[in-house]
Amino acid sequence: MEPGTCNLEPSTMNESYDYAAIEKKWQRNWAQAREFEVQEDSNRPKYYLLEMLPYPSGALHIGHVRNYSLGDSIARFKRMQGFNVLHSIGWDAFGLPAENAAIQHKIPPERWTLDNIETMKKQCLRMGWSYDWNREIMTCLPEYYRWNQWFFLQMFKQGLAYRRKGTVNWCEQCQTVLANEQVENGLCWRDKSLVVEKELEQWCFRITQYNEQLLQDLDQLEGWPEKVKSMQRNWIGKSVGARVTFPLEDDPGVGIDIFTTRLDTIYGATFVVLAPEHEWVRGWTDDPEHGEELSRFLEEVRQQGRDVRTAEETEKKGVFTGRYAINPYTQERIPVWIANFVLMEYGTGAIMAVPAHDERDFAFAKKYDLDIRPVIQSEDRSPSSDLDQAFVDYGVLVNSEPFSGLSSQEAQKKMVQHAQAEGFGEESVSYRLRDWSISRQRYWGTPIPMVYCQKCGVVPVPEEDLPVLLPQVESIQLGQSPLATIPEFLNTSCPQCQGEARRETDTMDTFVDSSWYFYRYTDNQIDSSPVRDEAVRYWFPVDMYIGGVEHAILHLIYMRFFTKVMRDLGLVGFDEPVKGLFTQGMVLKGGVKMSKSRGNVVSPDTVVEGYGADALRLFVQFAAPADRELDWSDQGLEGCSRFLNRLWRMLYRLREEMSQGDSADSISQEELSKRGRALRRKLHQTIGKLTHDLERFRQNTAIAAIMELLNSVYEYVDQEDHPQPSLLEEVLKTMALLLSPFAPHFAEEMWESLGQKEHLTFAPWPQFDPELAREEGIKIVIQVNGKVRSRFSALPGISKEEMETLALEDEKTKAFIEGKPIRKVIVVPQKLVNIVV
RNA sequence: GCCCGGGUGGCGGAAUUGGCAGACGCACAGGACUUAAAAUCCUGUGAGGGUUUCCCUCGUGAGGGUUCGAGUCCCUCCCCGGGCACCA
Repeated sequence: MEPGTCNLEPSTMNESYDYAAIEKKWQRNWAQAREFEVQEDSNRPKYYLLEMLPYPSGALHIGHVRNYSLGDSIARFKRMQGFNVLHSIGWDAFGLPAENAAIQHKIPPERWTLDNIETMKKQCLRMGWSYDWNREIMTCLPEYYRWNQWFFLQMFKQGLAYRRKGTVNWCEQCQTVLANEQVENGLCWRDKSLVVEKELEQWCFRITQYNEQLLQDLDQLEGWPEKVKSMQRNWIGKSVGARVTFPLEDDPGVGIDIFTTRLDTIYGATFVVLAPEHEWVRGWTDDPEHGEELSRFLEEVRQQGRDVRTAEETEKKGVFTGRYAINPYTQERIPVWIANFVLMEYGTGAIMAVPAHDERDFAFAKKYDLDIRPVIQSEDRSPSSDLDQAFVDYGVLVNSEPFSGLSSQEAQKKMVQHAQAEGFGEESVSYRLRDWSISRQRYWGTPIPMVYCQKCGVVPVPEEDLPVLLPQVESIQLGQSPLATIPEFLNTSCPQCQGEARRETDTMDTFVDSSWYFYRYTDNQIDSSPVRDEAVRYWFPVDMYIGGVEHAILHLIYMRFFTKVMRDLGLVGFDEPVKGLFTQGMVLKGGVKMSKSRGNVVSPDTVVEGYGADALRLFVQFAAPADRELDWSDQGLEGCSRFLNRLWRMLYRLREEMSQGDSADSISQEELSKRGRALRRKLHQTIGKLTHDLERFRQNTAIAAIMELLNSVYEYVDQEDHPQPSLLEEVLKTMALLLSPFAPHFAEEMWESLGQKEHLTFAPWPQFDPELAREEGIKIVIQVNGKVRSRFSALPGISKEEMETLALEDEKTKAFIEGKPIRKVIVVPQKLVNIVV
């Protein structure tokens, strides 16, 4: 049997549209014909369409349905346009909910996960999404996660994976560490519970080594929404400034390094502030005069906790350390303070305070009665501020010999040069981005392939011993690092000395899994390397990636980082993996997010049972622009279902006439009536609109255009005395093609009922003919003083002169220009005449 | 505070480059079919008004501007959503 031609049940048209039977039939046909399976084929242009892989939480929700339906319409459209389309799916299968389920229901996380995947896969099949299921991946399988471990080892070798002891974000609810990206306003991104600080030893990926590239390469991403790029720029948070050393007065050998973006204000620096965690502060607490107060303050700050401390409302507090530093520009002696608003992890953990030109410094100086000295005047030389607020803009320097009179910008350059020449400072760049902490004190994740040996220390597991298998468990206990309780896992021998050793018991952040899964879709079998070179070469870059904007600074930055690491490992030959990105809007119900706790969740299963997958697919794409929020509406869904039924009725009504029609040749323009030509025109306008709309993710207007076309068919059939069967056949066949990206089951059935043998999947997308789409008579609008007063019809190609003459002769128009002098006549060719009186 | 979006009928939303505002769908109303209802088909549906097959006035968050002409461009402001934020 030829592929693409097997029909299990030939179409026998019923009066009513039996979506359940039809959808089932075509899902089976597609599976048997293996239609969506693809191979690399250098003779055909490829298109890699990717959607963010789902977490197998138990069931698909409407958000998934929207995401994957939008993607599927593009995949099917591109296939029909002749592209070799890679469209796969997988499961982000590691993660905490599986462990929570294990704790609650006493089922092994693996079984819970695999069961969920099975359920959700069935749901995917029922939606009719065109995936190549051979390429499916599950990140919890050793075939997959061994490569996470392999990447870890490569990164360890390169110094990109390292162990760090430090303050971490700890989520009590999850009993694990979170990366900075995973903390939102002090709350855990997953369960919104409060994140606390904890001192722990953690494995980190040195993403900061790539901060400049991650920033620069955003400019390559022309197909990404500006919003996402600006979010990433914000997150990376580059600021260019200078590092300057302020020597200590009583210990000139040492100096306090500060970072500033406003070197031009340094003549106004009246004190220096250190972060409470600054390395020198500890040594100063035994100072007889200030030590006690210092210690008390350090304790206070420590108790405040990071997120209280970094909240803007928090009062700025500090204490004097008793020390003085020397401003290297003025040689002036200024006091050294510590304060809660200076953070150790940004810049150098120390600042110069310029109260006259910085709001925080100003407030602080007022509170503790410190000097405020203006050194910047606004450009227009208006008298500088009267000291009730800081002047933070750029301006002209004053009181800054020898730099006085320079603009802020000029001064910054000259002052850096000066510092460099004198050896007390240099240009410096700070980033907000922190390294990615990937250790998770959880069970259901990729084991980190490291071993601790008493003799040899921290030793990597040799590559040939991968994967380090995650041991099977029956259930999980809360409140401990689960792997540490499994002796068979924990105890091992040292790869170097064969002596007694124990394994690392933390697992990897699941964002590691999703950082490179889309490479594995191009070859999920290869077991000698994470990726196969030729496959990556053929399929990459991803042409279009569709997902939610909530991953803008999580997954979407990690994945870019991973690609750069892979490039430097020689695995891939490009900087950026994803050419086009589309972020779809959320699905709401009654204006709020769907959630179990609100009880406003719509189940895709229920909808599919009641209306069919095609109606659901249509609704989620029709009801709102793809990038905006979509408010669920039962009535809107009904409307889409009605449209399919209406189309079906027309097909049924015409089925007899159509089979009599001479389908060999399409009827010529000359043989058609005026109404017939109008219908064909509408058809071609629709083809043009759909082609255009699908390229630009305008599924909503594309579907509206098909609805309009159907309305035109109804109009034609009702009004024409002798409707042309061959024209109707032409229109309906084309309509099946146009509909197939959105409602593929319906379209296939329609196509078959019109006598077609081949499946629609690879049927060529209809050709747009601008000649046929052009209006026969064009309507010219007549305006008087910019207001529409009349219209007349004319033949295309009418000259400007003719238009003007006709407009001025128009009876209705005359009434408006009567007795008034004509000042000007504007003629827009083929469109409008505006008479100004 | 800074940076992105957005504000159009009763509702979701349309509107190449500045050129007929409100496509399409929902909801509503009327009609046809029916014993009746549902379903379906047809018609109407921004607001106000008039001499009511037709016509006028107003109308895209507010105010101003550019233009023959502005939902669209410019300025000022208001509101809603999102991101970043004691980041030096």
